[in-house]
Amino acid sequence: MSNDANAMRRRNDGARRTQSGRIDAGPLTGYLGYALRRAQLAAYADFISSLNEVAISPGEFGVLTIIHQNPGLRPADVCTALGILKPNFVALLTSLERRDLVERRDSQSDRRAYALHLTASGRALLQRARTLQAEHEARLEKKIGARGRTELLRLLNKLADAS
Amino acid sequence: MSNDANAMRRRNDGARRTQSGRIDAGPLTGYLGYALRRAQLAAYADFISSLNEVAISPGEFGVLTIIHQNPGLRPADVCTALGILKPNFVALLTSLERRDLVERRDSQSDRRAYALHLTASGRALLQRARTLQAEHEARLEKKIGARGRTELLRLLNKLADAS
DNA sequence: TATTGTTATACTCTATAACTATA
DNA sequence: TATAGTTATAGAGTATAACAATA
Repeated sequence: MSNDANAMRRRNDGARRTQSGRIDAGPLTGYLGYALRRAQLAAYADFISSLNEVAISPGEFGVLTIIHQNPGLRPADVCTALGILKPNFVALLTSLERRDLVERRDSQSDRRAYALHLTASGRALLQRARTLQAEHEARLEKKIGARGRTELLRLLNKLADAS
Repeated sequence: MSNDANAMRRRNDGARRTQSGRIDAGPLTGYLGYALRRAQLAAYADFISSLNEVAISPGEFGVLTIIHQNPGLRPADVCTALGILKPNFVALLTSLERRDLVERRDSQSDRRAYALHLTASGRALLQRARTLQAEHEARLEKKIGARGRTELLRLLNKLADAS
């Protein structure tokens, strides 16, 4: 009898589930980490397609924004602010400089360091990127409402900040 | 005069900002995408350290969970459910099988496919992993409250679902 | 001694093309 | 023809060690 039960269970090998199309995610959908990952992937995908015209990644957008907000910032400071490791920032910065969006000026106060500034075309591109970002943001807000967005931002920042 | 202004601006090259320690993130903190990424990284870091004892990554936890919930599932179904690409699932599954957590049985209904099942030790490990996950979840909930967690889950799932 | 920018390197994730054996 | 599992491969993203110049 136990043998029959095992045999039946063994025969239920998932082929039928494929046709039915429904797979039970179990408790997964109730976990914050899983929900955060899915929402973040969806948001990033929308961001990337939204900013396709300016060909700026989320990371590059962050770098341009923070340099625009703090002209003269050094690479090490950008890395600290955005959680980028210094070795990984070199290629990113070089790419932005090659595209004539960012400029490395010599620092007056520390001959080891650079002072980062947006170029004129860097500022122009950032302005356009911000417009596209606002459209992206509006698309997300449409899904959860203005109040939902405010509440979501509050909760996310609480999660991210401090231990 | 314009020259003097430019010279002064150029001298403000960021060295002072380093000592002050404060860097203006600008509008970044008000963007959903930025907040989502920071929260997700924080949550994943906590998850990984929480499940250090069982040495299970978030992705592996999802795979074990979904196989446990749908015994006999085929790899292709797991991939569809979790958004994993089939070629990337091969190594992940092989690793779980080498650790004797998952078993690939031959499918009765389709000789191309496998029927995936947790082994006894796979089930035992998943049980322990769930306990650790619950502790992790509680740690996150402590930051935003029980009601905050419920609301956050609701908003995140709304963001992730459908267009 | 410590820090800045850098190179080299490696490991994980993710993505695409193409093969084989079945369906 | 299409699909399941697989291989090979390539590209991002992220991580550490170590170096020269400078503080």
